[in-house]
Amino acid sequence: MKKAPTIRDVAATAGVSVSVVSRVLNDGSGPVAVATREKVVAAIAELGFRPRAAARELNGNALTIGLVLADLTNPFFARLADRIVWEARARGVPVVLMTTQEDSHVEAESLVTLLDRSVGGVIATPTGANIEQWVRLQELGVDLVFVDRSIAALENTDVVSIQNDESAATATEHLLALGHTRIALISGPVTTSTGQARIAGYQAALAAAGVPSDPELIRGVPFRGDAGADAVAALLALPERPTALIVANTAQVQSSMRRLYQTGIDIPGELSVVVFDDNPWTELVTPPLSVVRQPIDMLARHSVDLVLGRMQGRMPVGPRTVAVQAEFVPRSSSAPPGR
Amino acid sequence: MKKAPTIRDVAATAGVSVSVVSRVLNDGSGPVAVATREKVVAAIAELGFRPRAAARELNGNALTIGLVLADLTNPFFARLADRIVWEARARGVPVVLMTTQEDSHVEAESLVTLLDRSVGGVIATPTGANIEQWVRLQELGVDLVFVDRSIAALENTDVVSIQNDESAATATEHLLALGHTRIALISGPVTTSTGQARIAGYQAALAAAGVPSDPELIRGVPFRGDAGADAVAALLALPERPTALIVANTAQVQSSMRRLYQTGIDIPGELSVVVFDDNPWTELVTPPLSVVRQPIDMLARHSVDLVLGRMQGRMPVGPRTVAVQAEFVPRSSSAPPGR
DNA sequence: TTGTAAGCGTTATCAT
DNA sequence: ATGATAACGCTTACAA
Repeated sequence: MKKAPTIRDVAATAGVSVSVVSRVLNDGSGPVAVATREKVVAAIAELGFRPRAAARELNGNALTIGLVLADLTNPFFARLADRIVWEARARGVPVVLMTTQEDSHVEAESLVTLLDRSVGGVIATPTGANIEQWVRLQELGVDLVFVDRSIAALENTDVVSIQNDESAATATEHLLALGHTRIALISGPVTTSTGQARIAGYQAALAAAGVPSDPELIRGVPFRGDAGADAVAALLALPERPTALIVANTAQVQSSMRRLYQTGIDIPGELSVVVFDDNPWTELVTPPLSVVRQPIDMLARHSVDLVLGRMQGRMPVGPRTVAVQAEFVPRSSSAPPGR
Repeated sequence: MKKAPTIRDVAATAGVSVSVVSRVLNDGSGPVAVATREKVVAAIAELGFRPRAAARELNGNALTIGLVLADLTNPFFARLADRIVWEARARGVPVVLMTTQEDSHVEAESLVTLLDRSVGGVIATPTGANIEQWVRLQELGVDLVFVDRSIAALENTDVVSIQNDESAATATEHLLALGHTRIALISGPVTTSTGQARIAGYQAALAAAGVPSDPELIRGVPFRGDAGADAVAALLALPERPTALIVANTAQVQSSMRRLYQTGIDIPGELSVVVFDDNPWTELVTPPLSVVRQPIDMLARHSVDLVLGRMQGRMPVGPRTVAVQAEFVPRSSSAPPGR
């Protein structure tokens, strides 16, 4: 069990003081003669020295990102995590991952852990609760960026997401254009920002087309459990069945689709389907699903850029809101109604 | 930007010294009178004190787990990450996540970051390279557990995985029992532990049934890229086509299946298919796929137990190898040959 | 049983 | 331009 070289070892072999080494480490934190810098750099390379993050954090120099995601079981979040970790790594920043399972208590615990870890910034998909704790985190100097969702009460927080209303509108317009008028929508709970925005976009599209919006066709279901399947069942049991369905709750598309297949309903013959987010398998099922593809890599890039920008100081004050455009990908699961 | 209470604040409000507080914090590290302990506990609660991980790590008391996974885009790893993070959280341990994208250079970088972070233990799915760096990590006192895969050269490392040979054998026997004799196998590279073991199990099953093993039917393909699709194409182009296929490379089952569907081949009419790992969508496609289901929660639990056990001292010396049993789930994609 | 004080590796403040 | 030296928050001998 050897021990790693410290900044003092570097200073010694370079024949300088630790302060100088520290300065070359954090470029720009002080003046260093060119010749000296070279000696130090050489010493660092020779010893294979790496500054220890723990020691830095102790001085309030945390350069670690906390990532608080809902659920890695949802391919959308899994890919988001993949890209965020990737982007962070490209910038030499480690990521501490936490999962909430959409449970506010678990989320609360995670927030506490985040504080223990003295991370410098956090990227999160908030459950919607724990508002006080989020605020406390910010008060403690942790930079916070919400991704995918947001919390209305926390208006001073950066947000990165897709243009939820517009995306939902696009999907709706697509179905309207095909001739559908009874279009059902399964989305996240109305208490969530994504749920609200997607429902709003859907209704706006209907309104613009002069099609009345039937409340019965709108189902804001929770992210966890089999809520999607239940919603599907309920919609199909309606006296006046919808001829088209938009599943705008990524966590519920598998559940919804499974139920749809179980009922043996003909897609798109009896029911046209459009789902949110382009998981690899949406292409593998029969028929391949029309999807709203979220640019996950963009979400990741912007989130990381934002937190890091805040953490490293230079970023104009005031909250930033980044809304990237989603892409509608028509495939075979949507067609004109009535066969 | 307030500041969190320190151990000294606790000591003050409890009317004791910091060492006492430290002792109650790390239970068992020294004697504390019952009455005193209560006072301290009360003070901790009152101030909402939480020890800072960074300060602890500086003393070599790291209680953070590093998780090095291949690729969160692979549902198998995503779910593994989900469970590992979950198990760790249940024990109050944070997880630093890194991704290798199956690239040994990226992996090397991650190992370096892991050192910077002074994590106490690491759970990893190694690419197979960077042997020296893994050793160095261990020499530095970091406890290491490989999950899913292993590296033969690192025989002193704990390993948690499924019984790969047996699982492959089971899948093969299933197909043999259905009457297949030309059974193809797409697995990981023969340089990987999982690739080797699964091929071995497959061959053992064939041998036991007195069926000759045709090398042409065995395809050890890389985890990245479209290797699965290519392998499928090659197998179907064979003069004497296989009547059954086992895809034992979780990273390549999507790619393989997509190609299979594109060719319009009849499953299981013309080709029976069994794939490794039970992703949610394997049930959604037509026909639902027969799968080898890996007990991901078990893998996660054991990995976390192992690292933590090592980290916290009490664990018998000598490397541990945990091989949990996988479950074969027959569905409609496998049937007798020839229709 | 409890307290004192010396680290742990880095950054930051002052002097030089 | 460089160098001491005091933090940072906690653990841990070593004393009392």
